[in-house]
Amino acid sequence: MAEHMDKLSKQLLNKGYKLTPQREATLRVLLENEKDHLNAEEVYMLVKAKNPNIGLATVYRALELLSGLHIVEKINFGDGGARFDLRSDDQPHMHHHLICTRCGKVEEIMDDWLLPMENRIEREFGFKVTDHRLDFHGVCRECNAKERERARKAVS
Amino acid sequence: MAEHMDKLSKQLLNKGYKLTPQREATLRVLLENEKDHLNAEEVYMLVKAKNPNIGLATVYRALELLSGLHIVEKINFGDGGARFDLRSDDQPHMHHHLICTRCGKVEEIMDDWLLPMENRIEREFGFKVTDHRLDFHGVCRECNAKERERARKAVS
DNA sequence: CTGGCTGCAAATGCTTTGCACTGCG
DNA sequence: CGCAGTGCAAAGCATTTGCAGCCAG
Repeated sequence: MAEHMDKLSKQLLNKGYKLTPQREATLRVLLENEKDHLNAEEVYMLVKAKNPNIGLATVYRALELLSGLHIVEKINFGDGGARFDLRSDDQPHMHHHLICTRCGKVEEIMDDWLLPMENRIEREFGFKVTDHRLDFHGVCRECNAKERERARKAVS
Repeated sequence: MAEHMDKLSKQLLNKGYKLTPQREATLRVLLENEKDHLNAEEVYMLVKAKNPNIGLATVYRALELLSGLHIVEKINFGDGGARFDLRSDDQPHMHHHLICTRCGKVEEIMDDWLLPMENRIEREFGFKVTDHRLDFHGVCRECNAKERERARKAVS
């Protein structure tokens, strides 16, 4: 984790940006909540808890900066309000999401299924893919179970 | 096209909504610009051209209604501002997009590659997929060509 | 002292809401 | 009448921008 933080800092520095306490705090929050798909407001709250003087605009600016450097990815599920994910560099692309339309939970799944598709797109359309984004909407295991439960009761 | 309009109207009526002139005009605009990924403002402009008294809010309300009925799909590329696509019912799911990061052009490509993946997700995660969304970001054929051209000149 | 970075407040831009009005059943 | 649907203006919300101040090099 600490090493991860180190590596991220260096990425910033290499591009000529300073690692300010605010940016470090923002990165740290993203790192500590890697699985949570935080939105800007949530990142702000968490950063503010450690660093009460920070302004919301600064968090936005940090997130935009990091997103431009492809250190975090900015995602947009249907709700207004973007969400931010740390982007681990052992994944060449974004990871994919299972979004439950019942309970709103977002699960992550892994990559690599799409590489053949990317090759095909390049061949057929002359389109050189640099990134992709794949989301599935549906009903998660838990909500499925609840649904079946409800159906069972309705019968009895 | 006219039959298509008919079918869409019936979908509205069947759900208990009226086919008002405003809603019809909105549908017609979407139908006539099926390939264009219009945003709300653009739909509004086009509807207003035929129907000058309509209000922006009404267009938003129509689009939201149609989107709720899955007659149109509301998509969100990275730019602020949702875009709207008519959803043809011979495609069970959304179609996919090739988004050029150079010129912003959006191409559509067809579906059906993902069905095996959906099956796998249901087996492995217990997640019943009802819909998916797949976008590729990259550089389109034209921008690729321009880029190569530029590189060639730089050498000479 | 210079330029990057910050906080604050104001501005922006898309979208939604409140409300009074209208027309159809 | 009752109620869905409408237009207009105002509100709402996430995000961006302007600007003065600050700090490291």
